[in-house]
Amino acid sequence: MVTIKEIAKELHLSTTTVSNVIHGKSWEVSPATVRRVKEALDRKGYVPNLGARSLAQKESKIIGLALKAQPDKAGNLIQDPFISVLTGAIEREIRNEGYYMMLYVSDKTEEIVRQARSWNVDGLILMGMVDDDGEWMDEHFKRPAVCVDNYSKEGLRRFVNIGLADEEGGYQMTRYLIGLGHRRIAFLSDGRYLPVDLARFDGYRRAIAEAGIDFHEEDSVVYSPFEEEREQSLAKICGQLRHYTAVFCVSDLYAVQLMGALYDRGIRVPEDISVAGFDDTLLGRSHRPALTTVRQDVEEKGVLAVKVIIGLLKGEEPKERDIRLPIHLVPRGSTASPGKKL
Amino acid sequence: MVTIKEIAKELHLSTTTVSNVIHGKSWEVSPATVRRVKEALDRKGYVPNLGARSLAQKESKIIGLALKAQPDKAGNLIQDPFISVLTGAIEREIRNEGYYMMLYVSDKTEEIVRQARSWNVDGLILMGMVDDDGEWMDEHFKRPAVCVDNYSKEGLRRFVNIGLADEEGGYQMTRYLIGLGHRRIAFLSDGRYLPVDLARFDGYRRAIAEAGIDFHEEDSVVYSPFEEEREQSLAKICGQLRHYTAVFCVSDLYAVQLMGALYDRGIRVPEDISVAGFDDTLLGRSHRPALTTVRQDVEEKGVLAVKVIIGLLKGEEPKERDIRLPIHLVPRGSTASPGKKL
DNA sequence: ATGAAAGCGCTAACAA
DNA sequence: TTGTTAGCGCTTTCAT
Repeated sequence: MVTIKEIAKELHLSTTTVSNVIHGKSWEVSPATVRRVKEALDRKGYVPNLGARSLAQKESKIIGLALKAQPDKAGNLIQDPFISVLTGAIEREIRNEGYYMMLYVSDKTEEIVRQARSWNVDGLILMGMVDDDGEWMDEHFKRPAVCVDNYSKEGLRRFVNIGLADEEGGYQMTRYLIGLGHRRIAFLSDGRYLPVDLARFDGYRRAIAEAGIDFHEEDSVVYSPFEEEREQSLAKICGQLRHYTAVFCVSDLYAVQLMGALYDRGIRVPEDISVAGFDDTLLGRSHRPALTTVRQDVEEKGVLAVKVIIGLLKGEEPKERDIRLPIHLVPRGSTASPGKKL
Repeated sequence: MVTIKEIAKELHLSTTTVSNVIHGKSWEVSPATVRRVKEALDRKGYVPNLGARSLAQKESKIIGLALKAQPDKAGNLIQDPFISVLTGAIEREIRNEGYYMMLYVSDKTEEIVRQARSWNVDGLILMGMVDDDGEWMDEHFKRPAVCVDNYSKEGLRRFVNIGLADEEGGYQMTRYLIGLGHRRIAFLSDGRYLPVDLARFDGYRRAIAEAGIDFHEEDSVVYSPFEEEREQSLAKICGQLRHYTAVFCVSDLYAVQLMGALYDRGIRVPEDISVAGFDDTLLGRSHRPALTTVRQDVEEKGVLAVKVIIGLLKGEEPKERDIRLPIHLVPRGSTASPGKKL
């Protein structure tokens, strides 16, 4: 690999001059020299050594994307369509901004911070952070960071958050179902009580309360999405749902899996029961009947996350510290008035 | 950020000694010193500067994952479930091996090589490479690399390839459909003629030829998966398929989108037409009727890719240069005997 | 068992 | 306009 020094020697110039040309500080260098240097750079196929550069300056041009997995959810996090679309969008934007992206997936906050510091990353985009992580992050990572979908009240406060109007989404969907004539509406989630899910649940609670519908503990049905327990869990849920005319699932993924189970048992959607999801992923759009859901613009979330972190790197103060992207109700075929049941 | 030098100064030691402790060369250092150093490292929260290390040594501990996009397919590549599952698996394995992963997505080979060299990556995992990229890669990237799903005959030869028995998959699925009693079987693909798709097509051709079925150009139907043309394309295809009792789609994604279109037109699967896919993604498993497909173990592909590249980095010679993982036929509800049509 | 010193490739302050 | 030099944090060779 050819270095600046070699180029300089060949041209009988100093490394400074070569470096200046590389960095386009052409006013410091005579046009003739610029041309000569550029030619040599090109001919020799010079490629900067970014490790060295990041050592010499105090920035690395790396932005880390850290996906904090839940310890239980051991598997392949990125296969979640939400995560993968977000990752793709973030990667693209980071590249467009002239930065490099390093991807970490870990269930240990310390690990994440450690690697980020090791590579001297300029900034960090964080997903899946929860309360306890906040303080550790705050103390040990002193550079800009933005969170995605963070609800923690504690330490993470220092970081800008890019979130979603989750509560509002839960509320609107539930209102929509009520508008359709449903009174017995179940809420399906896994047992992990992630803040995002809780917010959606809150919206659901608000809507039914507003409609004068009583909430009973058993209206919240819990689903075990993990391979081993999935089938059994679905069987149980299909039973529980006999008392309901609609079910609002915390994610499209769960909604689609539920619809599969209902189909397999001859329970018709939406005739026997209406099913609604959240996120608007390909999964729900591809299913038939297509899934009624709450749409969020994941691409936009990614774009915004990068935009904010780049802003922070440039020293701009963010206008908002807790950004909430809007949601949109998307009615499709999986929901209908309960009347049809007869 | 605390450095080795600072630790050394505090302990009245040389940087050499501290470095030796960090690298576990305890035989060079007295037990007492080892203890003192470790304590200080810990107390100060020392984190190595990997940029500096990679400058001093000739390795970076970074493995690049480069996804070469097709110039047409501008969008978010990683949202393809195949890509995202693979990415996730690769990331996990790279991390487990004590390496770091840098992700590039680009439609320009030069870009990819440039960045890889800039960061001094120890090795590269390449996806989506095609013939023309081979030579450029070969000339300009002199380190170990492995390709995933590469079929090019030219330059990329130097690199180990992790592929799939695509032809065999196409063959087995088609045989299966023939076994069910189908004689009029269409093959659906997009117009891009990727090598992987062509191999699957070859398998299809082999199977029908073997069964004495004539192939006509129009049996190969082409689908435009891009947003703008999708609906129109599906409408046309649904018409074309009237003459067939089965359709074998080159991917689960396309199969599921097709099934949606068929459903919307009241054409029943599998009663009116059998539909088969390839890949076995969540999409096909979640659909109803569930999609009959050719399963490939994407996780395994990722694991293997990392295993091979790590082997190469250790100087091992790979036993095989063109590894082909096996496929498995997964019959599900979307296919049936054509008799049912009556 | 420990240390001094050079050098990896680059940038930047300062001189000329 | 160009060059000299020091230094970023770390590893490594060679002394001691």
